[in-house]
Amino acid sequence: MPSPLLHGLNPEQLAAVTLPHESALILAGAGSGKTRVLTTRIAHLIQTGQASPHGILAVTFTNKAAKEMLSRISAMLPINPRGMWVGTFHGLCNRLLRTHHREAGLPALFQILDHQDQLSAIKRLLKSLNVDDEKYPPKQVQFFINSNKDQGIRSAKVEAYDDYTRRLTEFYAAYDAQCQREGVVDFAELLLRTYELLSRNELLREHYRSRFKHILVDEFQDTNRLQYLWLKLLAGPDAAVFAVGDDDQSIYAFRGAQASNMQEFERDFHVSKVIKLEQNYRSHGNILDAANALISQNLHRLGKNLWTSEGSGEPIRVFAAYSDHDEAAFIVDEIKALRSEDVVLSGIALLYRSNAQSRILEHALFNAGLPYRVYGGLRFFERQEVKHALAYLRLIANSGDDGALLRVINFPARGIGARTLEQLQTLATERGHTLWDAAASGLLGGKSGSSVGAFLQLIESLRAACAGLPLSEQIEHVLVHSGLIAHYKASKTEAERVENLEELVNAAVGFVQEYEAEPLEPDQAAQDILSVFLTHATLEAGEHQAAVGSEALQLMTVHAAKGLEFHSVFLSGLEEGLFPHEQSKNEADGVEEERRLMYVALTRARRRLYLSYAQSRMLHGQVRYGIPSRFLSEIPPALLKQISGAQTPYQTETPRSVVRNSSESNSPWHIGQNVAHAKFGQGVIVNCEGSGADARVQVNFGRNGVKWLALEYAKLEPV
DNA sequence: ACTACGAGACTTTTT
DNA sequence: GTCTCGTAGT
Repeated sequence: MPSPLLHGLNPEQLAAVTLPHESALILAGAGSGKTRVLTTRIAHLIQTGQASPHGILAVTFTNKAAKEMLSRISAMLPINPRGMWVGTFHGLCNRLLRTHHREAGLPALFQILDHQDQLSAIKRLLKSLNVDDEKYPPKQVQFFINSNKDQGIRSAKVEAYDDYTRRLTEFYAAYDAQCQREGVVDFAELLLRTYELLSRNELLREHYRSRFKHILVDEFQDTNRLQYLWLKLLAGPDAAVFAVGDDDQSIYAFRGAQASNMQEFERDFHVSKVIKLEQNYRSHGNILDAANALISQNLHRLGKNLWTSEGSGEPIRVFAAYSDHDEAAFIVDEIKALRSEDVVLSGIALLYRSNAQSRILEHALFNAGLPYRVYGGLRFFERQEVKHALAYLRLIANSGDDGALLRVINFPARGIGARTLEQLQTLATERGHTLWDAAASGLLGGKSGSSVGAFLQLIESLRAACAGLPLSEQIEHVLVHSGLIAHYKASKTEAERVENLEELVNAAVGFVQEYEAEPLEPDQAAQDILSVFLTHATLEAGEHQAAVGSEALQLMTVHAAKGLEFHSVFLSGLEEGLFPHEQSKNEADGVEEERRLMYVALTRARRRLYLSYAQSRMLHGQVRYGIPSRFLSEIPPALLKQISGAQTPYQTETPRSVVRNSSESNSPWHIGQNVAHAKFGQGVIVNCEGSGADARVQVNFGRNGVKWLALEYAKLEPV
């Protein structure tokens, strides 16, 4: 009796969903219904009584994917999915470590370092060791530490055959000691700690092994060595691991992902058959043929060919531009044409290899008055003002957090200078104390001693005042009494930061609502809300990926586009050196990874695909002349349609004409004038002050708020 | 303690 | 071209 759950699945999907209790590898091509298979499998296991929600563990890489999975499952089944563990590797490890912090050797309120925090911790460490950071750049030390952790290698196990590596290994050991002293863990540490906890502690390991008989892994090709070991450890002998991935879409090798884990998985988990999902429900035939042809150039593939039951559709359009400006102008024109064919703007994506390429596109779109959204850049919880606020909160939660202390001990300025900090550092290092303890020891005499003392008192009083308050009021209190808000309010140029701090309070309100709406498992319930919020801020700093909704063009890197689809895709900058990127050519398998990236880009398009390149391009402040990307020649010419040549420059609306417009009349700026700004969009001038180089205008940007802008810098355009 | 200027970098990025 | 970082100068 087929269940309605299984309705509409193709034979391969059905086979995957209904596989018996054994480990399986699902090779899921782009657009082949991967998420559907994964979620239907879970629902099916529960519905048929093969598993209870309690026995299911589903692992993803992003919070977005985890949320998506949960919401799809709850849509399929009338059960509360909360017994299931669905989350990211990091989120799940965090949960385990919070529950078993004692066994893991961590304080209850351990804090998590993001990438930035980690780097500043390393800089601080190197400074305290008097290391020449010319010889040992902090970023390189960070890379060394992380790549070892990602392979599950502790400093004691690093094989160092030369002095340089030996030195790096010393830093690795010292860094771990510093983190331990301060009660903080970095991202890789979350995983490594959990791994070590479970391998060391048989009782816990058996507990979780007997609980999770069904482990499902999304984007398996993106797992690194440690994540693979982690899965192997957690999966007991009678667990079934359902691994879904696509080796052709492995584009994160540069951060440790090993698609070879798929082959290893086949062996280690005795996978009897690999199921391939090759029917594509997204793109027309020509696009898939192009993608197949391209990716077939890669050696070492598991092998897979996408097909569709739809027609071949339109040819892929190729445009050879004279210059980068031309390329942008061409794209703008085509977008206008698409719009007149009723293609919605949000269904059009402009993809590029590197972020720097967005600027010229933005400029052209802006001048053409086309709304667009750029993905990437700083996320909310990464902004400096937000980080400052969080640092106060972290100090309240854990006074041993030296990184947090250093961030705010003199921000806003309270007369604690470099001199004082140096003394404090020395004192702490001598005694093996945290900075807080060193400061509290009273051994710092004189004026610096008293100003440091005042800071400690401030934190103590914040901590006391916050005890028992609702989270958002705690944050408000801290913002006011730390002087942060006042500091930013006093500044003319940083009004936006005040808004972000206010937004932080709102975020807390929203967070608490969600948190309280969701009934908790006992292992989580006891936690302090502040600590949970701080963890949330680090583990979910917000995604870079597109959110549907706003009626605007979507601009992003190819990496950020993974997993998404669009009616029309423009892929620009297809030049040797840009795509494939110059630096990839020196790396082992670098070009193959670039080709997979190209494959990902092609398979984002449903109906129409544009590929373009420019003969000349401004790069690093110089004009460069490039040749077309090799990837273009790897697509069968029969699938391509060349649009115009590059002999004559494409007609462009040069920015100069716009500038001239505004300077022709004597005072183009007046109250009531409609203007547009690159970041804030369209607005209207509501106030003016000053003249010449000091002239400022106040502009109401509607949803983006009211801002004061210096005319000299803001590059406003009249509308 | 804050600002200003110059040097140098500069793929991709989630947690 | 543009951003970040570090140092020197006020």
